[in-house]
Amino acid sequence: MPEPPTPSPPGPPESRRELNRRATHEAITAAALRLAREHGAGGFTVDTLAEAAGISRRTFFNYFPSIEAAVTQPVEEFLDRAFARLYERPADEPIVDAVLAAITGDVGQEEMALLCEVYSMSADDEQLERMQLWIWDKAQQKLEEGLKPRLPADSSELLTDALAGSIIACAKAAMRQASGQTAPGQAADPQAFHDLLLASLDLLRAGFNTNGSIPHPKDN
Amino acid sequence: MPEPPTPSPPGPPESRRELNRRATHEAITAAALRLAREHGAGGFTVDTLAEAAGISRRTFFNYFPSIEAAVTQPVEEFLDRAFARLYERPADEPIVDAVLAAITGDVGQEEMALLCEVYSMSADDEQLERMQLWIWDKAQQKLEEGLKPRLPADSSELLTDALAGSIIACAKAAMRQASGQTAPGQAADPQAFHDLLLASLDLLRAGFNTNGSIPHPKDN
DNA sequence: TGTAATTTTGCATCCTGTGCAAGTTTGGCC
DNA sequence: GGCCAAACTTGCACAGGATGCAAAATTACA
Repeated sequence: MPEPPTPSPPGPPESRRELNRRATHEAITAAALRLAREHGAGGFTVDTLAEAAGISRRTFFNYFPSIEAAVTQPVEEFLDRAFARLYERPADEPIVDAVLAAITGDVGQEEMALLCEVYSMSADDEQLERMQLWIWDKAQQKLEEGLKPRLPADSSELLTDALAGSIIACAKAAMRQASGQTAPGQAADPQAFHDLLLASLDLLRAGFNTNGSIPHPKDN
Repeated sequence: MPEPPTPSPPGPPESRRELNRRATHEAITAAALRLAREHGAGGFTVDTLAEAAGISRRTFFNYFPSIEAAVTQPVEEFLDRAFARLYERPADEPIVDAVLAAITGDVGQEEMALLCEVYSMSADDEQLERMQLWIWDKAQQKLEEGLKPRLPADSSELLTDALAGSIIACAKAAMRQASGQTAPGQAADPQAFHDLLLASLDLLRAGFNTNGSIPHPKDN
């Protein structure tokens, strides 16, 4: 029943099972995205989605625990890839540079647009918003792990935690700005996201100041 | 039917309606907390909770949209108070100091213990975890508003966003450490939380470095 | 005391999410 | 090919979440 997915990336030859699995998986995410665009993330039921994807309601739940999980799937995948890439960066690279490179590594135009779109969808749907917060939080935990080998061995948990959280906060801020700027119709620009992320990480690295301390009202 | 709440703080004399409302509200949160302690946050149904609070299932949903919302109510209230207090701090106080004072302002021993307890409960319950992430995110939005008057007028949204997010990340890190340290039975200490928060905010203010830049693996 | 506003409650209804068992497809082996 | 086992899909059942609605109870106030 399921059509084989269009791009078959290199690697070990996939069995028919893996092929089918990937195909339904993509059918679901595609249908979920389409329906979310049409009716909002909370504007349709699992039955509708299952029918649109050509599977049974029960099968949907074999793949995803909720509609939101299906809609945010691209975000999760992106963040997984991004922070996995951290381990491929040279060990002596400064943390901020490594993170920047890892996150903005291989983001294409369409993926960037998709990420922004899903990000901004959460404005209209609380469930989706919470899901996305959760995904970013999971990413933060991955980042903490990835950061440990790059921090002095005697670093406190507090530092690791606060630093990872701050970096994630910068990434979210950059994503949010990119989403906001994308709304007016112009194509989402990976370069713009890269620049925003770089800018926010620079702010972080400087302790959010340009002249000695976090800006006071009177400081300039 | 509902008992009047124990402490009736000063202010305009409450009508019977307001009194009853407060009473059932507290009855619900108290029952929710008790049940969450006994069975975990996801370990009981709304029917059980409603019965324990002495109300009907339907009435519960007039007060809270979910069990998690009832359990995390103290956290939400705390963060609301905390960031509202930001507006009472002197306008020329450095941001970090103002935030520190606002958050650790009037936290009592019991409240601190409660916050830590709820925080650590989310380890066993995904719904509760997402709820709490959402509450902290709402707090971040409040913080952004409170930050604006304290930042140069020409500050970018990116800066406001990234700074607020980083501060929240520090607060969460401090809360997490406090929760972790509290587990071993010793009473939760507001002072310890204050110190943790101060430490993390100092790290943030210093751009997470002690000697010039975010620490490299070889830097010490 | 009577009337209007507010709250509680039960009921109906739709939807989510999961266990289970029967059916179907795929992989591997003779 | 034919056959068995593993994996996957599907329908069904069921507990529970969440909301609208209208009747009943409570409270406010003139």
